[in-house]
Amino acid sequence: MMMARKRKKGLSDRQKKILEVLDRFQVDPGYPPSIREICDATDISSTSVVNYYLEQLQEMGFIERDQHVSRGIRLLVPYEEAVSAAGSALESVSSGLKQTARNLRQAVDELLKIPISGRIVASAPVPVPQSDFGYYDAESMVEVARSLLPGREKGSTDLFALEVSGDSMIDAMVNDGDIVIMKPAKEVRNGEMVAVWLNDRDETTLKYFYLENGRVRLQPANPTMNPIFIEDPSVVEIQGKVVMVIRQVGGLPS
Amino acid sequence: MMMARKRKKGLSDRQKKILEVLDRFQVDPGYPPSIREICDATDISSTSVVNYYLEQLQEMGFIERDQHVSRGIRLLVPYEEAVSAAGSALESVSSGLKQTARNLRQAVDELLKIPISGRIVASAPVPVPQSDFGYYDAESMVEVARSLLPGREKGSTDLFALEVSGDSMIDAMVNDGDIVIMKPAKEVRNGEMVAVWLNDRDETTLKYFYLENGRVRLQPANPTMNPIFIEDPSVVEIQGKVVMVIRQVGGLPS
DNA sequence: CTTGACACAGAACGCATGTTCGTGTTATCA
DNA sequence: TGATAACACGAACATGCGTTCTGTGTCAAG
Repeated sequence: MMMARKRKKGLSDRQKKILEVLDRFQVDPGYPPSIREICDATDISSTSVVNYYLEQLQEMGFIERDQHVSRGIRLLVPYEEAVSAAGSALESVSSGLKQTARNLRQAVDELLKIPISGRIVASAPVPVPQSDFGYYDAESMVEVARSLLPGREKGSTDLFALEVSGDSMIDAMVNDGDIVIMKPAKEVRNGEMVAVWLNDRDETTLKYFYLENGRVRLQPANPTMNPIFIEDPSVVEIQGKVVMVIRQVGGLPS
Repeated sequence: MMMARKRKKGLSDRQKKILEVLDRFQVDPGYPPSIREICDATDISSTSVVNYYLEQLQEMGFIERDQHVSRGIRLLVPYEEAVSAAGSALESVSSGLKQTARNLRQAVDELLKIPISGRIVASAPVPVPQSDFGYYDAESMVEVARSLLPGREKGSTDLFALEVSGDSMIDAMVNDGDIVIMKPAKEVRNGEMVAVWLNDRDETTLKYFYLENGRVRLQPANPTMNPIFIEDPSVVEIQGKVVMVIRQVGGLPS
């Protein structure tokens, strides 16, 4: 959002200093600085001030940040170029040659081929694949841009895809025919969406998982629906966690 | 100390995999992986095993580590060189430079960058973009594999993305935060999903569209919900058709 | 058969690290 | 002059993360 008022155009001294630190850390030690290392290097005494400036630099297009990740900062523009571009009061860096270069550099790595290991239905456990995907051919792969994956999963090599069969996942806001991208998991954090097999009901369901005081709460994605509470966590067999849902809208509804 | 016994010369499969992960992380996300991210990317379930291998790789001279620092790993030798130095045949190198170039060109073509032109809410018409996307920068693009698009849209150049804001699209099986990929359209075929602005209700909705005997039926994606019938088609302003929905499942539900 | 090296694994711990909150100061604008 | 935004800061919290410990299984050598 455009600020109503700014002290001056271009980059402030502290912004420039932070960009210079980001630039310098690429060379030595060869990885981005932490927030506290930026503090130290810029004589800023508070991590929240560094965070404040990093958010500005991200909004201006000079850096990218990955949230809740240590050292999750990418310098998008070389320092000298950023400082000189800022001299012309840029609000964001144009796509230009830099973006093209980045596109070419990252193109191969950006496109993941994820095997489709089967279908997910309510009446059977999830077909979690074996670890070796070598035998999958192109027709049983789904291609996903790496950038669409949540930050934590961008480096994953064991994702698999399932095609949804039937209307039983409606409470998860997942439609017949949707593709669910999953990661094998036997345990998850509270708040993550999981596929669970409820062995007392012979049923698979997709829900947000919470373990609260020894009891499991399975929260539907549809905010108008009520959670399931399960007193005995052993009936809940976690089969994987959901990282992404893809709906190709083309055909007629069934 | 020289090991008394080694299974075989050169690098083990896991060492090679770890080096490959270190190499790949330099490109995306642009900073070294954490120990746990190396775990995830190599199917090693224990951080101590990763630590065990990293210590070996450091001792062998392939990497440097800074202690008690997150992501404190520097790759000293490019992956290909490390692996060939270790005396192992490398599948990716053996594929040939020509094939690599061919893959690179194909990958660029396979990965579409679609501009995010705004948010879709119930209370306002859809922000359909102008035809020239040149001014969009990387932060307002979503990357989608061309193969995921419905057949008819694979050649489209005018797709745009919207981010869903609020719970008002639940009947379309679309969640707050989802990304909807759309194509500009003023007319659609029966059975296609559209974004329509109902100017008698000041409301945007996503539904399957049918024009039947001069009357519009708007069918929710959720099969348990009833359609809307509109006798006067002129109140239905088609703003675009939905070709894809993407849900990134990561954070806690709102 | 025993032994020791290697490979692997889970768990726990403590520190590293990012985010958020509340508060204060200063510059700008109407 | 008062209101407001920008700038600045300390503290606290929660999570990310590296290291260490303990244990188990496999296998080659003696």
